[in-house]
Amino acid sequence: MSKKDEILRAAAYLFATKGFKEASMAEVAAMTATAGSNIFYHFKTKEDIFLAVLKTIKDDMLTQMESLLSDQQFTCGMRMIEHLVASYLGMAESNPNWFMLLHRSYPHELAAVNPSCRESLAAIYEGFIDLFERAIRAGQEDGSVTKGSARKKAMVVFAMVDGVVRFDTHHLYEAGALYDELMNSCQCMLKPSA
Amino acid sequence: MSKKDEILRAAAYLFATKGFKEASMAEVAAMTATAGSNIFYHFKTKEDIFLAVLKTIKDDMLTQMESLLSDQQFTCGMRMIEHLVASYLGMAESNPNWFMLLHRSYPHELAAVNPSCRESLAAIYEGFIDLFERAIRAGQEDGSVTKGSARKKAMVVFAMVDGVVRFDTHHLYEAGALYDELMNSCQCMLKPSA
DNA sequence: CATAAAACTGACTGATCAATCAGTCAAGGA
DNA sequence: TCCTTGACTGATTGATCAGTCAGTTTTATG
Repeated sequence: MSKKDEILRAAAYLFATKGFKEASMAEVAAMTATAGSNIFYHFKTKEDIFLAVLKTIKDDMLTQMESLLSDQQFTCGMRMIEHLVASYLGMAESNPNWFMLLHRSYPHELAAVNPSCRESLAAIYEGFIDLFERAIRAGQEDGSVTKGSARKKAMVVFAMVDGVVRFDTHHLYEAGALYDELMNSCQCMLKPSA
Repeated sequence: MSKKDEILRAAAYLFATKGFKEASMAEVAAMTATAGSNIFYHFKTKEDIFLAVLKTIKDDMLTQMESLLSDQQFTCGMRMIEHLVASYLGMAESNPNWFMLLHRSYPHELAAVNPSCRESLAAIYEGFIDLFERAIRAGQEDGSVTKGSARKKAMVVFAMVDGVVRFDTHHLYEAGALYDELMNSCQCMLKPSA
């Protein structure tokens, strides 16, 4: 792995666990066993590093998202949705730093003034919501999901699932303990009303 | 209003809109038309100000929460839940700074090492979740809500509602536009399955 | 009015940290 | 061997900012 990638990895970890302002370049330098000044040979500014980190997270997430619905067959749309919810929780468990970073305010505030940041963030959120929306539409066609705006339903489901993940991020409650309840709620709110 | 309260108000605004590290005491001083040093006559450290801010928010929130279920009669538990969801959205709309502050990572990270912060945060979250839990229990008794762990159901509902509020905070989507869908999802996931 | 306490101020300090820069070092090609 | 180029470094700078302190002003009280 190149030094540049090492720096990115270290910065990703520190930005996620400590926050943008709280993480110092000196720490990144220490973690990568390099001089602080070398970081600015590879990157122009601290913010540039953050943008690069966010972009790699976005790329990695999109790659994982792609395989979520394409890898297998589903008996109906509802099964797709269950799979997505489980996958989201799984992704959050195996990549906690991604979600710690996304659950911080900094990226959202930077997005308001920085197009590159805005694009990465939007791609991630739209990616997930699109997945849920696709699954809901499929379910509406095969009759396993109730009618209504698929987009809005997708957003509410996403809000719920991400809300539970956030309980984990903020150490309020273990997400796994809510798994069954979450999945059940998801089914109830989407299934046709008998 | 005393200078001390003015400082608290200004700090509350800045901590909410900019974040703890990003808000400087010089700004607080400017907003309250006082010298920077005077702030440290009223408070020992910046962190103390944050704790005081969080405590007043907690107190104000708990006061509002108390009146939520006691002010009126409900025909059934499900109506209570609907009322709580609507009230939560209303509270977020009329006090956006409260939720901006709570949706930041800083308070949760400080809570890990500071008992006062931990108490305030826990009181707020437990307060809300207790309200939902009470409503769900009431609904389970009168038959308007399905059986199962009231606590877990309350947490999932809270995660969903707060997740939607967060869309607002982070400028991802207007919460009001999801109101109907949110309320409907809430009803579907809690009502007995026919 | 006198006086003490409370409120407030301006100048300063020490620490932190992103960013710069002039220069060193190592690898590879001619 | 020399030279070029990219990777890397140490020393430094300038800005920011929480917090201090010695001293002044305001307010309340007897």
